[in-house]
Amino acid sequence: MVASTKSKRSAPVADRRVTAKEVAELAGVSVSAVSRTFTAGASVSPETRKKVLAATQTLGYYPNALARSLMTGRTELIALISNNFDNPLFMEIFDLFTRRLQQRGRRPLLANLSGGARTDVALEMLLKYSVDGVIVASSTLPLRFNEQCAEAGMPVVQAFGRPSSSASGNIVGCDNLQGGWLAGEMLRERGYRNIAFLGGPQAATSTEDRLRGLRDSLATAGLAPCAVVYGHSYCHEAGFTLMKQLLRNGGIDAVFCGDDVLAMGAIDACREAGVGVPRDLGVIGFNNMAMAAWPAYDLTTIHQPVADIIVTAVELVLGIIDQSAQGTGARLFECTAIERSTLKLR
Amino acid sequence: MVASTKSKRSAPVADRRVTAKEVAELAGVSVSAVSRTFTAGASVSPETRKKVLAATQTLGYYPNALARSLMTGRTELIALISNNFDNPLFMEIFDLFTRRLQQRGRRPLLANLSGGARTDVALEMLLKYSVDGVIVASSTLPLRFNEQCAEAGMPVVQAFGRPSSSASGNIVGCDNLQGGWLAGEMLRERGYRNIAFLGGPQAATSTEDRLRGLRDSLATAGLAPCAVVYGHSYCHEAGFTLMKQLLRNGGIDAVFCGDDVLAMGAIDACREAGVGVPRDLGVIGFNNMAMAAWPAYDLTTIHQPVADIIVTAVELVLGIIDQSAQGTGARLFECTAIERSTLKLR
DNA sequence: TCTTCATGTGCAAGCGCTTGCAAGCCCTGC
DNA sequence: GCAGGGCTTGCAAGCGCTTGCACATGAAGA
Repeated sequence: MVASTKSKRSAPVADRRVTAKEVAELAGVSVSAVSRTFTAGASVSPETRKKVLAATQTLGYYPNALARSLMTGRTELIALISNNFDNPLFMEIFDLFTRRLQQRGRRPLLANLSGGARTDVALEMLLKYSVDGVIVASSTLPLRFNEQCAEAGMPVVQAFGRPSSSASGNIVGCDNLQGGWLAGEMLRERGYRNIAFLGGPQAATSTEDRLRGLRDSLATAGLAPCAVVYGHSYCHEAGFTLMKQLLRNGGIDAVFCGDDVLAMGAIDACREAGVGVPRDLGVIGFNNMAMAAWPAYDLTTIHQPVADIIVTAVELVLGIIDQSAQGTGARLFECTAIERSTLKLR
Repeated sequence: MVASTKSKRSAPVADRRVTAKEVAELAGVSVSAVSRTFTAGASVSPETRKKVLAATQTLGYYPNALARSLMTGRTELIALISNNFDNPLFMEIFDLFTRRLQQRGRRPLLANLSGGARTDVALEMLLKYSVDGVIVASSTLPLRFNEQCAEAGMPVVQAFGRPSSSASGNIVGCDNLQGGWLAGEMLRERGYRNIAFLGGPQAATSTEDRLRGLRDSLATAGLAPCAVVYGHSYCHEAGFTLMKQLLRNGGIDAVFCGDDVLAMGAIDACREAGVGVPRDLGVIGFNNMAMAAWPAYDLTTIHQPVADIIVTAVELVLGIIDQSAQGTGARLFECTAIERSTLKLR
């Protein structure tokens, strides 16, 4: 039995947590020694360490991360900011992000900026909690947010962003221009001539670049998109509605959708209208999310290397935090074509 | 210009953050006064508050949440634990959870327990960071985890769990028994007699209860499921594979899937096998996730009130934290039937 | 034997905030 | 005019940890 050191005030945190002081007493050393056993690279003799570890075991001690952070200025907290909680792709992103962070001994703090949540409130919370770094996973969030983080001294990297858009920005993403171009090439090769672009939000840099890539590709054959429409977000309903509109207007033989979910909406609209895919209309998506492979759609699409992007973004922000990596730079991954069954063969 | 108080050591945290002391000096009051202006219910005169707020403005001050937590024993951090990052339903769950938390001035800390991540590591991180409460969103996580949280003095509520399973547990979920029963009733009413159950992991209480509900319903007509199969997880691939197996064995006229994603996999397997839904086979799902309404599936399903569950879980854990709510109790929501097109009409 | 030096350890001063306590102030009631 | 009481306010003592510094120790070199 250990004599319990009663605090004057009533226990604030649940069930009176064990402190370094108590461990030190039991181990017969100073609190410094306890602290040093738990800080990598600190100078402790093997015997001391052993005694401390033993006391830690019997008492069930674990260091208080808050108190430590107060001294070190490091919280090991990395914020993930997004406003795209309705796209299934984000399931994959969250999974990869949280796992990688755990693997590197960091903790993910979430901020949901969808549906008109105020960015300044989110920013303040990041500041208050002294997160070590920020990852913004979105191509539709105002750049101002990134800048504000940077101004406040928080390392920030944007995943799924566009390189040139922010002067001070660290960007990791895929080459949307190349991806759009790839889609254009596939469509041209297969003999499609009247190609429509069905994009996400017009303001999203991803949408913009994918369209530009498509344009560049078509231009080499003296072509241009015969219709360009934008959705309010990357969602099924937008794809569905926009496709119906395109079908009403007529005159197209293929559509490049700026996102797989949009493409699925588009395919559903075709089915409803009795338009065969790819018999009457070719459809190609973007992202290659898990659902794209489901037989109900079996969608031909452009693969965006999400895993590479997330891992790189995490490593980059961690690198900036311990100064081993320089800030400011872009890292773009190539997109690849995934052939399935929504485009006719050559 | 404000005279900058240089610290002896080099700035630990990014860019020398403004402290309460500096604000106090500028405002001509004590640090206590500035602290009190930022703590609800503390005694400060309007004039003092005004002076402090003004100084706060010009200096760009925001309180350090870490330091505050160290004193108060509260972090305003709520952990969300899950191991189902591959089910689109969790998109909705994350969205609802993070928004509700933000709305209530709390911060979401994530722990991903999928793919064999160790629960004890996760537990220790929750402890280290002194989270105020924990929400476990899963019906496939070992109960031991909940117990350990509780033992460590962390309020924990399980969302999507089963009431009786843990003696000490706070559970919020849907009535899976009633949901399963409802599915059974619908199937019986429509004249289905040879009904298979296609579930998720056998160990998941949700799967177990939905099956039991089905059994109870069928039993009232002297029936029983003619086949019961389980998937390794709630994923499309499992539904697809299991359905193919069921079709091979033959002899069924309807299948109740323990999850919409499973149902979609099942439908895709039917399509591939040339089995018409609902012409040759009735399919009913569970959850009513957004995708279930997409025309490609247009899935008849049992609606689980996810929003109610999440909001209630959050409120419950917050209630327990400030002692206004009693621990130990279950709150179950009713499921409702959503009629679409994968079951024949009566 | 006496320095010299590397290594380990404890002391004590914080990190930036909260809060019990006591003192100060002003207002009211008699 | 004065006691009593309510509001504010500052002081100072922490919260649980890290870390610079000084000192003790023992090994090694002269």
